[in-house]
Amino acid sequence: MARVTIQQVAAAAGVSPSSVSNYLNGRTNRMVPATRERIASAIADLGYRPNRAARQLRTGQTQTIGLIVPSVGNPFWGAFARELEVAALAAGCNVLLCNSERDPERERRYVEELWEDGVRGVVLCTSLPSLDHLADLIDRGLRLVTFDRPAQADDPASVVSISINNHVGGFIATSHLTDLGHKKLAFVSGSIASINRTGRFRGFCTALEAVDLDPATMPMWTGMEEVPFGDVESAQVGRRAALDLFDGTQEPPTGVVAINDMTALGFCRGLRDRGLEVGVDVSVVGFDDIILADLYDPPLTTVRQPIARMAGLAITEVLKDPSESEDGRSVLLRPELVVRQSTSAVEGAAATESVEESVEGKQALTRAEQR
Amino acid sequence: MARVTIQQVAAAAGVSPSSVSNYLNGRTNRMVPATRERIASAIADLGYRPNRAARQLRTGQTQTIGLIVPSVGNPFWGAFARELEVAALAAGCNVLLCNSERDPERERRYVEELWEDGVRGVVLCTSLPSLDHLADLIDRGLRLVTFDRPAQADDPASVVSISINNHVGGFIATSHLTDLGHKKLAFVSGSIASINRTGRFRGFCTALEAVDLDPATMPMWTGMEEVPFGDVESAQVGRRAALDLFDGTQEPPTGVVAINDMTALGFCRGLRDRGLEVGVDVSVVGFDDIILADLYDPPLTTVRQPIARMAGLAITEVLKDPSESEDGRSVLLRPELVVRQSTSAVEGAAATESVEESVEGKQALTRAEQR
DNA sequence: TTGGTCTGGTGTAACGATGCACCAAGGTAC
DNA sequence: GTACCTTGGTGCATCGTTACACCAGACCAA
Repeated sequence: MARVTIQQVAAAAGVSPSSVSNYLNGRTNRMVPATRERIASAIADLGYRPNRAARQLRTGQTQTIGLIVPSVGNPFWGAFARELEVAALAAGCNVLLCNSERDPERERRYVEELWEDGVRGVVLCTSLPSLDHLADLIDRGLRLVTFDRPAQADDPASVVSISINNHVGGFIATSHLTDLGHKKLAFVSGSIASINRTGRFRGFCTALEAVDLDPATMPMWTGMEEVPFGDVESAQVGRRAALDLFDGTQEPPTGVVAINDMTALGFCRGLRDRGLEVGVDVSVVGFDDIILADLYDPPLTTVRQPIARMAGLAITEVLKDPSESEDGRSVLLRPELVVRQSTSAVEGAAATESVEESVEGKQALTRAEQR
Repeated sequence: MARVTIQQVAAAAGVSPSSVSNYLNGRTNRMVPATRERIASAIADLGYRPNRAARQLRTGQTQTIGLIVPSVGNPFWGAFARELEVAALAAGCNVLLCNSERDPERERRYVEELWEDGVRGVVLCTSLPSLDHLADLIDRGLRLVTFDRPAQADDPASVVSISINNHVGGFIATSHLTDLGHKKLAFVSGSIASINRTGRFRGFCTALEAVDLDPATMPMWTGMEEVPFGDVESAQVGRRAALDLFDGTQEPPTGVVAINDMTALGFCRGLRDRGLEVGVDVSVVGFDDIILADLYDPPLTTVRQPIARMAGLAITEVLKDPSESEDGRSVLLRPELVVRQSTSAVEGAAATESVEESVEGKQALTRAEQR
């Protein structure tokens, strides 16, 4: 109960509180080794732990990092939150968790509150095209790292973004299907009013064009605009898409690229409702590689995001002194295709050269990488 | 940037900082309405927000609640974390997220750190049979609510536990299978050195005995002791169990109760590896009702935990003044069976009376409820 | 000797909110 | 008129840490 204060440590070590403070904050260069020793052992003996509140009151800084995700209920965000906590812990920080539910208003409120609480920085997982609603806070010095949202042209200069290259991701997912001989492909997502969705969709188109297919002729599904966001709902989006695309009124796709694994799994569920077999009747590629992708029946082919690495990057960037950080730094990682059993060659198709290996494909991919 | 302080508000309202403080802390009874008004509008005009650090330094209290889960990477804990955050938000609190990875040492370190940071209380999701490693902190006044861990006889008096009745849960899961005519049942879990596991297993046994089956004659699986904990691994546990139970060396079960949904899904994956069909060749019941249970192919029959309600309870308990809270309060909620398609009647079995409806079953269930 | 520089420290005023102890003014009882 | 409440509100020390400004003493060069 009785807290040990810096004064008690100072008394025990026979120095002034200032010296203990200097020691604690690494200003140890102007200090004779013997003094350093005495302070160190006094701290150990008394079991002293600095009082965070006092420290924060003085410095205006915490060791807390704010994390805003759409919803930790979504396994992808849950996994990311865990990785971020691991990385933060290694850097001596804590993570304050906030679920935005993809509501820009909540997002704004949370960021504001975190800022007022003096967090070191905020890792914001959002897919809103604009950061205007946060512009004033960023101006006032908020350290913001966005995740899963590539930098946009008009983003404030100090914002760092960490993301996979969605264009490339969409491309390799789609090329995998065209390699397997699929010619009728659909891209399934709820709304494409988000950054990563547009990127992935562009990759989808690029891949089709690389094998002379016209995106415009592909089966389209643009339903459920009434539920533009929401994560738990993304599975419902997939399911609904499957039911609609296979309702017999149009020529259905043989291959599908889903915006994320939850949507892909929902889509698989919808296929099953229609009596179709995933990986046999229809090939499905997901996105994210959540833990359940591998567990599913059949295991889901998907595009993996290297979340552990991305979480580590997010932490180092968020803790970086603004002065030593190049402005507008945008990290774009290359995603990786994980082939499992939800995709297979279209019946009777000759094995084709991998698009990714072909000349046109390589050119298209290179162009995608550069965006 | 420039923070508005209580002094500025006081100046604007023409009162002393003390009065503003009194206003802020509800000591409004000794204050003439006009004064109250002036303070209120000064706060609004200046956009004043109290400084948390200063307040905490003075009072030693935060509005932060610590949440320790095994791992938010597990969809069940992710979903719970989200619900808890919703409930905390409604109570004006924030949630600090910690992943214990089921390591008692980390658990201890986190609780200690949270306590030192002055959190209002800690919601600890653990399944350790003992809280000894936290005893001294609890003695010193830590407000602790455990989740998913029914109260134990020798728990410190001030600890509140919120959990489902695992015995009942195990019972209804198992009875569902015996109702369907299954007579060879297995209980699958990694290690049973955790509280909820023993409870669920007891329910499994009670249900078997209620229909005159002997738990001792059931196919057993007790492998992977080397991985006693870990959440991502629980799927691996299930998968391994399926591979082992169906390796041809013993008479395999026709129905399985898994310790949780992740294990159940892993088990389904293992069945598939063995060429068996879930819900046809083998019936599987999970536990938790994570979002993926409904998405799986086939959708998983499972025992639902009412996490939203439990999260709400956890928050009210954790914020309750220790003086007005009965000691040792233990909330035991009744779980609910959700029947989907991973379970079906055993071939050729006559429809039997539901055990739960039978006299013996009712008696057994009543006994289970009372523990 | 004087002045200057370096080394190894220390004194002290904040940071912003809190809440106890106190007080002035007005009312009331006898 | 005095003693005593009550009402409405204020003064001020305090929480624990920080970091700037300062200082004493040693050392050295001219």
